[in-house]
Amino acid sequence: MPELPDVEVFKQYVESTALHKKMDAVEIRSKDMLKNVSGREIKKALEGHQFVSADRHGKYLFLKTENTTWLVLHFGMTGFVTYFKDPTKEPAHNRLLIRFSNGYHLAYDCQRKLGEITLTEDPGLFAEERQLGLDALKPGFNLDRFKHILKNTASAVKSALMNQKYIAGIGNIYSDEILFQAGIHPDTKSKELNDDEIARLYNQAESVLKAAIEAHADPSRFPASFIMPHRRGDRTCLKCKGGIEKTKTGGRSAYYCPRCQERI
DNA sequence: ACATTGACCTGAGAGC
DNA sequence: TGCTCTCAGGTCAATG
Repeated sequence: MPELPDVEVFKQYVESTALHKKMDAVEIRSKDMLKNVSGREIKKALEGHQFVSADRHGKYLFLKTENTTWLVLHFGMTGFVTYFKDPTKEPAHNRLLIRFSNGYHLAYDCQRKLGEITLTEDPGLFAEERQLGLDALKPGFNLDRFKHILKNTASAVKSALMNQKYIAGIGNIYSDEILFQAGIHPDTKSKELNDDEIARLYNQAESVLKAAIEAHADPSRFPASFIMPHRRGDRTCLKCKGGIEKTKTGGRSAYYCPRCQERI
C-alpha cells in the first residue's frame, strides 16, 4: 500500500477525521517501532494536545500538533491508519493507539513492523536529515531535475525511480506502472535513456501518481489502462494482449510487458 | 562515492 | 490438516 499515493490518501483521511480533537491518551503497542524517540516523549508530545494539520513528504506522513511538534509516521510495506469509534474495530496489528476525547480512536497498524514512528520539530529538516529527494508531486521537482538525476546514475531506471534520495515517493508498484505507461523496460540503464524517453517517464510519473490519488489509491478504481491490477491473476497486457513477464530489478520483483516495454 | 545485496519483521498463500 | 517454502507496495547497514 504505502507509496506516495497511498500516503497522500492517508493524509487526506486524517485531515477529514482526526484534526482538532483533543487527545486524551496515547498507547504505544509496539515499542520497537519507535525510532530516536521514547514512548514517554511521544505521550508527552501528544496527550492533552490536538492535531491541527497534516503534511507529507514522499512516503512519510507528518501530523502537526498545536504545540509545534509533529508526529511522523512511515508505513513500511504494510502500514495504514484508521479512525474508528467501536473498540472492537481496532485493527489486528495496531502499533499506536490514540484516544480522542470524543470517544473515537486513531490507530496506526503495521503488520510487518517495517514502518516507523517518531517526532520532529520541522518536516523540512527531517527530510533533509533522512536525505530524501524532492517529493515527486511537489514544486521544485521538474523535468530538468529529473533528467539530471537519470543522466547521473549507473543504475537501472527502475532502481533510480525508487531511490528515495533521488525522488521521494515512488516505490515498487508505481515504478512498474510508470515504466509501463512510458513504454520503457525496467532494466534499461538510466544513462541510456534519450530526452524523449525521459520526458515520457517524467510526464507519466506525474499522471500515474495523480490518477492513483484520484482513485483513492484503490486498485479497483484505477484507470482501465493501468497494468497494476493485472500483475497477478490474468497476467495479460491490455495494450497488446500479450503476457506480462516478471523479472528482478535491484532485488525487487518487476512486472512488465516485453512487447510494449522493449529492452533498449 | 556509488551501486548492489542481505537483513530486518510478520503473515498469507502455494505446494506437498 | 499441517508442514515447509516463497513472497510481500520499504529501508538500512554491510559489502563490492
